[in-house]
Amino acid sequence: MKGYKKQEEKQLEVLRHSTSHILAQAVKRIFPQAKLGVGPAIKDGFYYDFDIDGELLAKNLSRIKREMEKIIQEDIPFQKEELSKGEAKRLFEERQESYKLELLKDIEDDQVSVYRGGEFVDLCRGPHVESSGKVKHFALLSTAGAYWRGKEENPMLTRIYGTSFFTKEALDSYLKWMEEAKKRDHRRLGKELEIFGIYPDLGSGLAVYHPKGAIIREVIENFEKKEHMKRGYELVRTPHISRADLWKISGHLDFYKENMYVFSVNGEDYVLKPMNCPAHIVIYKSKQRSYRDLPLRLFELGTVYRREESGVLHGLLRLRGFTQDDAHIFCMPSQVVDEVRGVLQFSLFMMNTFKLGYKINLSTRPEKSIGSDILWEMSTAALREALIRENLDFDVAAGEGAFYGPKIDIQMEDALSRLWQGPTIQVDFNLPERFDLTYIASGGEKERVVMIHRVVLGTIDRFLGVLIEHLEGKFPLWLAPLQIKLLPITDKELSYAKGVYEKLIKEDIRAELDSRGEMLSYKIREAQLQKVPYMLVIGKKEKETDTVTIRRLNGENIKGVSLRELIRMLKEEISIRN
RNA sequence: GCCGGCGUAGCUCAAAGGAAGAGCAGCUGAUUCGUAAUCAGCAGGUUGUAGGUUCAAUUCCUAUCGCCGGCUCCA
Repeated sequence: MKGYKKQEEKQLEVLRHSTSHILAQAVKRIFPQAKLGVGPAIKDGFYYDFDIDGELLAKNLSRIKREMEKIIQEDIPFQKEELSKGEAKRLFEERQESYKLELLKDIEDDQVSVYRGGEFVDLCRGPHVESSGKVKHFALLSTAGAYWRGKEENPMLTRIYGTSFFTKEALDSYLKWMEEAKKRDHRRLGKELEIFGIYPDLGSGLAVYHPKGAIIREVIENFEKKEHMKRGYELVRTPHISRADLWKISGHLDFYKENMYVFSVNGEDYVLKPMNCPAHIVIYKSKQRSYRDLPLRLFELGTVYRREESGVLHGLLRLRGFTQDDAHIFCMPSQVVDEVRGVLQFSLFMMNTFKLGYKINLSTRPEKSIGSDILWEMSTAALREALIRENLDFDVAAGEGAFYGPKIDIQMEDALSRLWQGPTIQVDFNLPERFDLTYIASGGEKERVVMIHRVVLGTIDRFLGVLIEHLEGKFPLWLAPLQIKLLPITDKELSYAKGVYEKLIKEDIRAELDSRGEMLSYKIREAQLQKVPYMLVIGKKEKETDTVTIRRLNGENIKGVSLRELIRMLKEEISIRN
């Protein structure tokens, strides 16, 4: 079954790659001056990069699409040709495809392949579908600027994104899915549901939480604090600014400066913290530590600020100021495996609590890194062992570790199928060195402590953004900012409804009474749009029988519920966090 | 930061070189109506900001700020 699926994915990739060639052919027909970049198949489609005025391409997308349809009509076969590198070089020189020549330079084989389709030739490993006529159901989606080979110092090309499927149904359902994803956009829902806002007057990349959002955060943060304390973490608090000297020792002023807000007061330099570790280290260093104190787990909901490039900001998912659920575990080398296992269990507990999927990566030593081989090997082995002992599937991301140590990344998948950094666990032998962090071992000698950096939700802000998209704004009862809305049908039930409301409030249920003189259906519509998990319909019948009618978001009704039963139900649902 | 697009009322959007418009939200009043929009009235804008072209600019030009799509998937 798995093999079959892979096979189908491969075929789709071939189709999409072929579609990208047809796109390139169409663009060359219309704009012969355009130079070809690259045009691979990607996760949900394909793209092709062109060196041409971006405006020109963007304005002619429908014309390009029509030309593509023509090429498909012509049913031009894709013909593979094997050439020597020299021959290929001559071919692309003749065609003045300078980018292709650059690619050619980097190919080590002497033999390369090109695909020809009528007048169009492209350097390509293939494979392709037999002919352009096999491509039927495609769409051009957007244009974008993209640096040649993704590097800022290179010229910017214009990229056209598109997708292609074997059937019309598949294409339609993909386009529908894109629409659906747009509806879940946390920025849109955040505004509609009055959860958060990002306002130019305040600064870009800086979020404010409106009352509803502040409640959600409060619930998540309290939950997190309790879960940390259960697991032997100690809560700390550290200031937002600190002396620059601290960041000099940590190395951040050398390695991370362009992302930091640094300022000077009376000739003394200060840093707005981009991370919490140095401050936690100061706490560790405040007294002599014994092996008996270890592991020491310091936890803080630490708000940090990083100067991100303006173009990468994206709602709550990418901010300049955000709060991490950050902890640093100071331990002996022999404790690393167990500590990492503990963090893994904790992280997955969190993912399960919020019903999110995840993928685990073990990131190993990058090219640019510091520290001895032995330390790298030991810590990578420790992470690996922890993963294996926890019986977890993981991929190895070679060379993706931090410059000071290997890490485990757990990625959460959101509604748009984007993977976002969630929990991370990093072993660090650099900072203990730089700050000379030691403990007194059982034999009385000073030993170097090991530090583990870890976050379990990552950043609360981003996590909330992902959660909004994941849930489509329909928060489960325990998280819902407004848990229940009381809807009296007429004024005659108002005082009865008020009594119910007051009892709910007394039980710490987040309730609101809609006492306006509107029709029931209007009140229901509004509560639906606000995605309030429970509504109480209170009319003549309810008043007479001293009950309420519950209406759930999905339209389901439960009639004749006593107040006591209602409170029991709500409390039960809140406590199991369902 | 870079490429492209977009900035009109709180929100969603229309118009357009010659008096800026609608729906929803808001406010006032009426309605008391049992499961996703009751009716009427009122108010709401230096068209992001600053320059320029023009008899005339919200529309055209320049700059600036902000937002959106992308810039890792390397034949």
